[in-house]
Amino acid sequence: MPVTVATWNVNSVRKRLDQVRRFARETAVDVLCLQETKVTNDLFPVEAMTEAGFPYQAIAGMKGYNGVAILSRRPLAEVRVEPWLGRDDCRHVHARVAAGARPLEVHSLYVPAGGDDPDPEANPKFAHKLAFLDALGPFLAARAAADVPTVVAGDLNVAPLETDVWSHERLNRVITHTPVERDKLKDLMAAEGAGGPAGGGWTDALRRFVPADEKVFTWWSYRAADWRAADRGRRLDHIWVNAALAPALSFAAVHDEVRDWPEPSDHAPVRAVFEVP
DNA sequence: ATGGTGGTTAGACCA
Repeated sequence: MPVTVATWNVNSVRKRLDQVRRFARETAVDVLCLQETKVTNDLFPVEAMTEAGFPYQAIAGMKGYNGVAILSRRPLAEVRVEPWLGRDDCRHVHARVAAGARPLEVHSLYVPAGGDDPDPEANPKFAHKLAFLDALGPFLAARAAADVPTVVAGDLNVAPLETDVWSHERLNRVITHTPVERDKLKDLMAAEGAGGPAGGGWTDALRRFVPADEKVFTWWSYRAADWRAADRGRRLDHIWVNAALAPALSFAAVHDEVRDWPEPSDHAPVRAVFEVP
């Protein structure tokens, strides 16, 4: 049975209702992980998303900033919000999705952007980002090795490979592509705990279908007259799959056509398909 | 070297 999971930083779910509806209609996605919903739970557009085909919703939002959600056509269970670093700032929700013989664990994650100055001594936002990535380490390593088939999806705000940015040279000191962040993200992917590699680490779903020497992006700044012509993008949004689920991964792609829709988010959705038993 | 745009929300803050 195919199960489709997508991740999308919508930059305000209320401003993107039409786009979410259209994406749901055109891709028949089963589980949609959102980031930057920018709305408190009591004001979340529950009805609109139900009508879009997602009656099951796990939401964790706050006023004005951040906010994550998991929208699903299938029932959700064991919904949890992770208050990383004690901040409770609505960056991580996860749930179990009913799918085939056994449930799929799905995470919607929004890593701090980190501000502009790549010196963590001078820039507390970047220090927070690095601490956040460190804090995720043991949590993600445990899930990499778990028997539960698991997907980690979200805006990780890091472009780890040289081909994940439009210019590796020019972005070397630009936050999202600095060496320290790239190293931390690669460490998270390797999922090496104290006892060695945990379950072989995470599979980068998109890179199973796009060769590592080929550029691929999921975000393009609003500050470009013609984003596609300039194509100064970065791959900030990721879908990671643990070893228990990796054999079921059958497809992944970036829906960059969505960036061309009217009043778009600056991020495009990433979608992955699994053939679950 | 600088500013360019967008969302939230009412003057900045964040991306």
